[in-house]
Amino acid sequence: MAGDKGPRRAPQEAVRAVREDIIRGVFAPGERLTEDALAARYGVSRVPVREALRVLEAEGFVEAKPYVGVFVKELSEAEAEDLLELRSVIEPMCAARAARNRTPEQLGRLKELVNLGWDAVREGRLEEVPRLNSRFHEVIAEASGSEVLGQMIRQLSQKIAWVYAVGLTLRAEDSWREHEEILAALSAGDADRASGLLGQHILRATTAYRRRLRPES
Amino acid sequence: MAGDKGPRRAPQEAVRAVREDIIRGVFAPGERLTEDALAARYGVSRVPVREALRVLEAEGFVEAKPYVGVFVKELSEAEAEDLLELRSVIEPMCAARAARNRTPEQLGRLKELVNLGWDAVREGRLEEVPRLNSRFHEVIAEASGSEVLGQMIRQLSQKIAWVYAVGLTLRAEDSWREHEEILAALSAGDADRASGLLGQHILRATTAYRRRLRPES
DNA sequence: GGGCGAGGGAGTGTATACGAGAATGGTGGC
DNA sequence: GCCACCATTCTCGTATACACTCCCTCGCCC
Repeated sequence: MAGDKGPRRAPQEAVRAVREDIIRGVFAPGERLTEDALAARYGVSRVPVREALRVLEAEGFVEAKPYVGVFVKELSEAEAEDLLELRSVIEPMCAARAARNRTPEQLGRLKELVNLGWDAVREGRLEEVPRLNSRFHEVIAEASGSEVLGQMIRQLSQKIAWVYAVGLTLRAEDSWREHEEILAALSAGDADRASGLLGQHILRATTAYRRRLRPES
Repeated sequence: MAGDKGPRRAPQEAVRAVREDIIRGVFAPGERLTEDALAARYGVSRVPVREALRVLEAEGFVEAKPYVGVFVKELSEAEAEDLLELRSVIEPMCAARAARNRTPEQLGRLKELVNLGWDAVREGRLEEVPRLNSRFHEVIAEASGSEVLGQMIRQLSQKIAWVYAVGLTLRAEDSWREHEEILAALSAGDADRASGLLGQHILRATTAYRRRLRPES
């Protein structure tokens, strides 16, 4: 339910590690990932690596060509738009439920993330922002109490973090101010307000993203 | 890019096979799936089976407990509702794009699916309906031209087929009549109409599903 | 000199083998 | 008769080894 605290297997770790590295840009889009290299990098055999790569393929981060290898996917601008639009309809739905179902522990984690986010922005550690951003939205998804919604948002959120990380992170200050307001609404249990704020939040993020891509418009 | 016609590996085949079997009810919710049994069933080693199970876990069809095994997930009524609600917002978005981007080849496949669906309904082969239903919506997702949307809808659609298949399939006649109308709108390239029809379609499906669960309401 | 085909190297795909952990049954004690 | 503890057994988790495919290069022929 919350964080799987159980004994994690190597593949699960590998999935997290490789995904993080893809999002952080360690592995560039289009780059080929060889199983041997990854196995050596994480100190395990090829078998767990293969399983991890299959999961990442299912999640849409890499593409596997039979007998050739796996390649980091290249996100087109259109796909980035789709991700943002998709999130813009799913997240408000999610926020409304989170306002009703969130636990105090989850509120605590959100508060911590908001603090971490502010610190990162203030101190100029912009490379950490996409990850924190992603986690903020993931916790909201978790707080909705719906496993299905949570899984969807989780994947979306990670990919969006990737999209943003490919470029630079701007709009960071405004974004975390908005996160703070959302947290307040969730804390108060105000479903309508939480849903509305999240809708605006996503809309602004989308607009900012578009402006970055096409500054002339 | 439509159907991967290339040389499929065993894991990919296994994913399809196991998922189909889960949806068809061959493997009941909560049932334990042992790797050996699946390996024997499909005539391969445990390695491809493991990879397939990891993918299915990522897709949310099974749950894996370390050193214990994988179990078919049990869909709660709330999760079924979430799936339907999720689809109700995503599909219309998808249909609007499909009306603009669909190719003649895709229209042909949709037409074929509508025919197959009608036949199945008329001849009482209701066990085939969820699968055809699922594929109809998957082709629409593909026709939208967005890989991201396609992947999302694909997963959603398969899970919804599962939800429906757990009980019986009713509303089949109306459903396929509506599919026919949607096809007409797509064929005409009318985005608004396609989007609206698909919204109604999902709404009715949701209502029917709820009525089946709580006949008294 | 250019095009074509065979051979070698690299890397994936799969099977087999062995070690680790958990569920289960039996046995002893209370 | 019931409960706790231990050994057995079943299954998963991982490593190692081998077969198959693809790609690139070198040599041959036109």
